[in-house]
Amino acid sequence: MITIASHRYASIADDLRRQIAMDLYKAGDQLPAETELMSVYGSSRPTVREALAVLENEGLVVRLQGRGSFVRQNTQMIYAANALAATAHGWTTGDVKVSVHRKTVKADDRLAALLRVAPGTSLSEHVYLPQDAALPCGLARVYVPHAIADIDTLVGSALPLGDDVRQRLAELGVTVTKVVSRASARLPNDEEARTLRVGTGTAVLDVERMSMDASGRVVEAALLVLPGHSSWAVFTARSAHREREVAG
Amino acid sequence: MITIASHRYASIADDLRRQIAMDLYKAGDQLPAETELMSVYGSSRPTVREALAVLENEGLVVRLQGRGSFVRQNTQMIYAANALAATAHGWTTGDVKVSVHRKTVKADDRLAALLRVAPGTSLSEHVYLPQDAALPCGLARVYVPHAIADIDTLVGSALPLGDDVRQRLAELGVTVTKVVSRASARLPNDEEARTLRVGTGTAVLDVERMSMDASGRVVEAALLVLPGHSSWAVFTARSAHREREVAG
DNA sequence: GAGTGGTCTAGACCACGAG
DNA sequence: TCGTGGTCTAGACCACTCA
Repeated sequence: MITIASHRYASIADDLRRQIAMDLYKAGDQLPAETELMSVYGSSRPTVREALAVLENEGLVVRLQGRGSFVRQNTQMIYAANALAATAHGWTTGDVKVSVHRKTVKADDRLAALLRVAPGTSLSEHVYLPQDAALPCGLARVYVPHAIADIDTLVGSALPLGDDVRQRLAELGVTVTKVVSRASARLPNDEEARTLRVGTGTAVLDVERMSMDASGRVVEAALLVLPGHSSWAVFTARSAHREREVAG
Repeated sequence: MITIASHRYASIADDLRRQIAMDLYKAGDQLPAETELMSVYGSSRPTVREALAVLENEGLVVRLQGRGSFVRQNTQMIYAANALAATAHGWTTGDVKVSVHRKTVKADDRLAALLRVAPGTSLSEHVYLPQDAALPCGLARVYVPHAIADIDTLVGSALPLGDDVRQRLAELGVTVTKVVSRASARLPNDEEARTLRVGTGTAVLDVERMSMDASGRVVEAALLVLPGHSSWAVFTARSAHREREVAG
């Protein structure tokens, strides 16, 4: 993790990182204000801010407008798997609080492609937001066409990334037999950055998920946004000996 | 995609994005220099640079030191799947040129955990680098313990993300039956940014892969780094009806 | 050498949160 | 009201690329 700091901001980041690692600043502690760091390191504010941005991207620091910069409470990884039992991997679902908002929306182009329906089709949308200010957290939007089922709100059993919707589907007799997930990396938009409490320059993991039943219909789709510094999306594949189909 | 530009840099980015979308600047064209954009938009250089950074993160623009900013040639998505036949998904492997470098390394802590071997264990490392300056590209490092097999270099049949190593393993009688992949999002280090030809503020997809045989041994592991704006990692899961194990 | 992007300085004003 | 981080300005010097 030790790198040669060829830039001013990198050496400041290295020094702050070292101090955090040595517990000079503990989890939850407030770091000195940017103006103070300017005088401490003899650098200008953009340089100090760039150093803090590095630490924020690593998940070591949270910056809150009007309040200050703080050492991050919890650097634990969270998991989202594409298995049907997504949350079984490493989450303790009991103590993760999310809020669920349900409404009916019309499919835009992206959702239409994902769900393989015509644009404008009626969908039920469940939005899962981190409720507790404590980390870790993720943002989930889960869609089910009205033609498949009419999912009611499930506040009591809400799971952090919306897996209760698929549980409810199973109870309604809709069986998911195949799940295709796509993961990519990008920067969050302003709304996502606010919701996830990360900076706009922090990488997030963007996951699109499609759940299909035996007939090939897409019965559920989800858009997940997870903070990159505290999230791994875990996938498991078991093989049917298909290696040779890409040979020479 | 149209957003209300509440910030100066965002409105500049919106305007440039619109011009690119209207083909006023075509793929490969050089954008005006930052100093010229300053006078065009009446903004300072940091603001103009922030606008260009937004477009770079979207994969619309490439910035090259000493040369200029250019409209990106190819915005096509590339795919990396955790299926054994990873490249069968969407790549035309024939026209993607990579260079392969092979050497023997000792397992560091990260590799030791990934391969489930003791730190210091001898591994063969294959590094796959984008050879052609054309996009898209990815960075792959593939590891096989010497105790599993002695993989030779396979320049002729090199696949962009190192899947030829697993093909070679199969030919040597080592059969992969299970693949576990972890994907996360982060910013690249300086070396990765250079290799992938992306800015240091551009999100990259970080994939760790473990391949196991029937006995549970990890026979291969890979570290992949893909530019977020042009990469989706695709995963498929077929279900065995395990939904209820996470029910409240 | 000319032109480009990469980094840095030294300020300014604004938006937000808390007392 | 005050301190905080968020944004922006107007410069400066350096590293790199190419003619």
